[in-house]
Amino acid sequence: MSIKSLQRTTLRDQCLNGLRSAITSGQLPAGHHLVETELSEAFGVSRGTLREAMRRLEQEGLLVAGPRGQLRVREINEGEIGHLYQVRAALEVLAARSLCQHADFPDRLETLRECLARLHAVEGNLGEQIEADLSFHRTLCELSGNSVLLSSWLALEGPVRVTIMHAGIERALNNMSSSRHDHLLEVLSQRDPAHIERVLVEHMDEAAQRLMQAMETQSAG
Amino acid sequence: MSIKSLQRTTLRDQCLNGLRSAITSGQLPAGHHLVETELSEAFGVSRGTLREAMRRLEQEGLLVAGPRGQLRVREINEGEIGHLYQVRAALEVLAARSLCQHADFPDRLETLRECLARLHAVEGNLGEQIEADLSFHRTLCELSGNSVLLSSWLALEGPVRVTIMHAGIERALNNMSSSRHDHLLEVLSQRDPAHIERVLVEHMDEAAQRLMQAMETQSAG
DNA sequence: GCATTGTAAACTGTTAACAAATGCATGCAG
DNA sequence: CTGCATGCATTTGTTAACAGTTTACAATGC
Repeated sequence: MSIKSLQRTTLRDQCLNGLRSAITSGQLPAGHHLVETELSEAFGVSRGTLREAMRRLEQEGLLVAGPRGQLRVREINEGEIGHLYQVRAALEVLAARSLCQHADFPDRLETLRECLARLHAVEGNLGEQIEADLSFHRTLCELSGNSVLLSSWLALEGPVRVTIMHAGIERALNNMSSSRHDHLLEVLSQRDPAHIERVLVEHMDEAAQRLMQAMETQSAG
Repeated sequence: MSIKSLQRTTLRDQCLNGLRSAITSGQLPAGHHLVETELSEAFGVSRGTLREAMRRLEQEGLLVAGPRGQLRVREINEGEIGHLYQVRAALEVLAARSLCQHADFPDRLETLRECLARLHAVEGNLGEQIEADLSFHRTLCELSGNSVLLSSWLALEGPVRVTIMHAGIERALNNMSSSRHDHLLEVLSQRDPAHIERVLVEHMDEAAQRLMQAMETQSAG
């Protein structure tokens, strides 16, 4: 019999995860004012516990503080989308570069191939496709072996998810086609840093462009 | 008579700043266990207020949580120093690239020149030199106009400061000579992205190497 | 009507107290 | 002396309550 080390989960962390998924799933729309008393009651915890969770989300960039400390769900404007994806590109290029330098490059590439397979498998399922896409890119950062790089990327994941929700899932999905990622992995497997950089930057630029266009047509309609 | 809108400062933010400077100044050594009751008493605030500040420092990467939620000042090992400076390099390269694309490039360069002048002015003063060095690089990110880039860089600033303190101020100062930054700015002024990238990456690699050596000799001695 | 002043409701900032868990020390039995 | 159990001290998790501020709205006076 296998004894799983059972994890003690604090209420604070449960609030954190609950709130995060509520925000990144669009359940709490951008700009929405989070009232502590409402939320603490909804989660069934005290305000103090909830506030600690909110402080973290604030720093994660999912919440922004108003004049009197009121926290609202962050709104992402077009300019920030561009910035966001430029930084993502820079980080993932570094990840890819680092990956190339590892002795067991082929093994690590194999892990990425599995992520890609999953992306293929869930094609069409809205929610799953987002997860698989982000998972692919997150795995790239993990495989780099650079822990600082990974945590920097993770700090971007929240805002990225908010952007996707804000721009509309259907539109965002265009960025997550498995074919685009097939290309990415193919280039990656050539282990040519300069080439990878070019393609990755292009990949991110395209993604940002589409998301920005989605938001334009949204506000226009 | 002029009435200035007076700024309200919360105890939480004061704790945050106080704790952060205590850590980054080395007053609280790496690995030190922070006891909530001690600190709250020292600051003269309640535990709840202090805890909110600590949650932010935790996410800033200045504190790490132990098994039972005990928070300790983060210890940075050699490997992480390398990772840290690789990510810094990637971000600052992006900043420099963005800078080059701005129409008012010369104006922004001038701001950087002022930062450099300050670095020259405080040469020899330990504490001031660290501030001036970080200020130079931070300004580079600000001038990029990319807010996401800036906040990613700021998330790295804490750990960088801890590293500097951990490696020893005197050793770290070798990285902050004004001459090295003279060179950086000179290359920057040529507005050649590829060249800048090469020099910036080299700049960061050297810095990381020295800090890592400093830690080696430290642990050996 | 319009401006000003009370007034109440809604929230956040902050605190103090209670509960649970962990680690340590004391003391006892073998 | 070893091993173990018990109780105590320490520390974090969590809660409820209090205090101060802002906002909206009604009341008052001109």
